[in-house]
Amino acid sequence: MTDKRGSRATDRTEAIMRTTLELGKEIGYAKLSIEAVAARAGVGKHTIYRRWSSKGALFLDSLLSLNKSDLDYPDTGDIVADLRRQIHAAIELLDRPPVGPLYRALIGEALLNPQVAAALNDHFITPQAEKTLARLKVARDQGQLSPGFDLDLAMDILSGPLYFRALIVQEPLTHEYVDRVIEALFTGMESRP
Amino acid sequence: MTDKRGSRATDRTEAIMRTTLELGKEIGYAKLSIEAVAARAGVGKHTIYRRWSSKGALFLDSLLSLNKSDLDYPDTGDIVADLRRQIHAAIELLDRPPVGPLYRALIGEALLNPQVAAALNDHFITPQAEKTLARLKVARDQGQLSPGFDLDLAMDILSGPLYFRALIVQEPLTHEYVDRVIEALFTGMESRP
Amino acid sequence: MTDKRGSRATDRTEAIMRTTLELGKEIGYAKLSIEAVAARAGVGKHTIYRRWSSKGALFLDSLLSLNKSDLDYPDTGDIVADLRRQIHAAIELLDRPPVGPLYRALIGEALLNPQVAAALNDHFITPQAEKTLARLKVARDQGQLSPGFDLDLAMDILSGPLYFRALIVQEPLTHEYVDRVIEALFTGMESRP
Amino acid sequence: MTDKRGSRATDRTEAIMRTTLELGKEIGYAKLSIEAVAARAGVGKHTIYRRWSSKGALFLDSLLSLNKSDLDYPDTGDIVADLRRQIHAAIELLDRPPVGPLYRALIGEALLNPQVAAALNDHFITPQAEKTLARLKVARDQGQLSPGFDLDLAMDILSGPLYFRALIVQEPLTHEYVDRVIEALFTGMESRP
DNA sequence: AGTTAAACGAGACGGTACGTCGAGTCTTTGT
DNA sequence: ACAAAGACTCGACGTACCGTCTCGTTTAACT
Repeated sequence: MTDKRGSRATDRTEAIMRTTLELGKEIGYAKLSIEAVAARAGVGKHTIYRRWSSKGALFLDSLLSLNKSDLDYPDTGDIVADLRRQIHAAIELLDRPPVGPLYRALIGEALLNPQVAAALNDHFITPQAEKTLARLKVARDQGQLSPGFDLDLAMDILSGPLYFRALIVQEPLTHEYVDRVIEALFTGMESRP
Repeated sequence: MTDKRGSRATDRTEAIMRTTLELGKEIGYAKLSIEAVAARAGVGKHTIYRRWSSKGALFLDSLLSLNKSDLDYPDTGDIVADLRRQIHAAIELLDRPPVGPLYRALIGEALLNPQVAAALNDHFITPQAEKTLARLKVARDQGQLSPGFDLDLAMDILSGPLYFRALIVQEPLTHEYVDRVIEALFTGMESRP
Repeated sequence: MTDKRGSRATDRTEAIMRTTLELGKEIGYAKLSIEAVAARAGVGKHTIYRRWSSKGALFLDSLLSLNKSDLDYPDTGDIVADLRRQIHAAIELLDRPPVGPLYRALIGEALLNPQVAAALNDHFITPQAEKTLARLKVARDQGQLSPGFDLDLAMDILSGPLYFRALIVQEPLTHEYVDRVIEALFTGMESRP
Repeated sequence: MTDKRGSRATDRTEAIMRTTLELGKEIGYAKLSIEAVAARAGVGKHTIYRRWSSKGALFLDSLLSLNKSDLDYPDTGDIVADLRRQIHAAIELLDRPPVGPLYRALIGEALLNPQVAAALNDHFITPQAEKTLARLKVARDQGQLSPGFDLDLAMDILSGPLYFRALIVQEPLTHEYVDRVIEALFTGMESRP
């Protein structure tokens, strides 16, 4: 009746991903080894390799399994308020322990392994970007943004500085900082060129 | 007169860094091994470990040895023109082969190894940022920017989107894109909040 | 039927020991390295370390694997003849190439490594000594030796001078010399104290 | 007047040998390294290599520097008594700490390194053997031993069992055991062949 | 006394091997 | 049939010494 093979497989898959995150939190991604995950999960290494092609792929899946799309956009009709709400939620999830350090490491892995980069983009970055773009497009269509508003660039200006501070400068992101970015985007920098 | 010991040591140091970059270009940072660098450079492993504490540290120094600060700011009196010139030069150097892939990998390593992150910040990111800030400050003092202009945020908005596209979305940076970012910073996004 | 795991493991074990002896004969024990044995045998170093704790232990086992107990005692009823036969066989095996130099080196290793010494005693020296003692005891019980005959000392007088010449003075052992030792033991030195 | 160069050189030489023995006692010969001796003695490695060609050679000299020929034979006219006295002294020196373990290790090294073996023979084994032979010869000439007494064999029977027990069986030598060997040599084994 | 040459400490250097670890593959056994 | 268990080859890790080789710096012998 029930697909026992499937359910058993699912069990292992989840157990492995759970262990991966557990170990990742304990010792960090850099020191994580498939060997150790297998041992801790009580699973043969084969069983891991059968499902994932590399440590990065396993790690990506493990991390994504956490984020059951908590980062969806609300639509209250107020684009600024909606963006604020979503981005505040995003930094809360992605820049704070326990996920923060792991997400940082995942991006590090992606920069060293193109396959992980592609998968990360396909399964997380692009979908999220598209949600943002879609919300912005709605706002533009509703006249909250001018017709010539550059959605892609806006998206990058919303994300870029945050990633830059989180990954490159490595300072914790604050809600105040997010607000400054959003304000700059919508009300300008008071420049006088 | 000359410090012969020093010059000998310098020889090795440079030979090792040269070999590191060479091998890095050939096989990529991820597959690089200290063993291979030592062999190719005709040098004992100890001689490498004596100078650098990890593969990342060696790689960082090797890459920085290339950038004989070509990224200094001009000061023509026109802040926008000067920023354009510098940022165009920067993406030309840092986002194109041969340095581009290596720089990406270096940041990847930094995300996995806090020591490398700290060194990268100290020796490259922060000094570069400070040059940008200094140039912006001059412009503000000269009245080219309004007194309330947020220099730090401007810096992040200039860098963030570029890093975001280069590292996360992994699309090649174009001069046209740089110009759009600069324009958005100084003339606004035409938003209508 | 057959223990397949065992047979595979046995294959490697024997291949490693064979290679060890081969290399030992070529370059000598002192220059032997586990690295070289592994490479020559087409085996990972781990596979050697899994089985033996040190170069000495590997070497001991390798050498003992040769001696398919050819050194058993005959019992013709004539104790002198039997000892002669066995000891002549022993020096032929242990003091001549190819085993001679390796056996000498093994004892050298045993003198530097107590674990090897213990293993050598347990697996070779003591068993051989006990065979000799047993044969002597039979002879004494049969009245071929006087009741007060000191078996242990006899054992040492049979072995000691041979080891002394072989290891310390480092002269090749001859059958004539063996006969002089045996004769001295049984018929005395013609001393006149 | 005094050879000052010589005296300085002698100082170093002695300091190095002293340190060698000191370290040898602490960590054992097997773990001894020229590097460590140099460091401990506050001496450059060159200064050691200038004097000795190998660790074994250094160790041999260091050990021999201790034995300012305390093992000379007395000649009281009683060959048995004189042998006893000398051999008892020998085992006391060579089989007991602190020299015992080092002497054992030296012989181990000699078995692995022919140059050390040759030097050990030339500088210690052979001279000692000749003293024994000389003393025995005097006894034979004086008629204390029969004219056909085999001096070389006697020498081996006096030494062999002791070395055998000390090196191979690795049991501590006792004076009682020495006496049994001497008695066996001179009064026979009470065999009845 | 000043010069010169050897010996020296210090330690960098190219090597070789160590013993360990993990990757990814392959085999055996159990269920 | 599939999975745990783990043995296997391979490659690299970071360390320790080897014996050689500069480097200045004593030191003492000979101008």
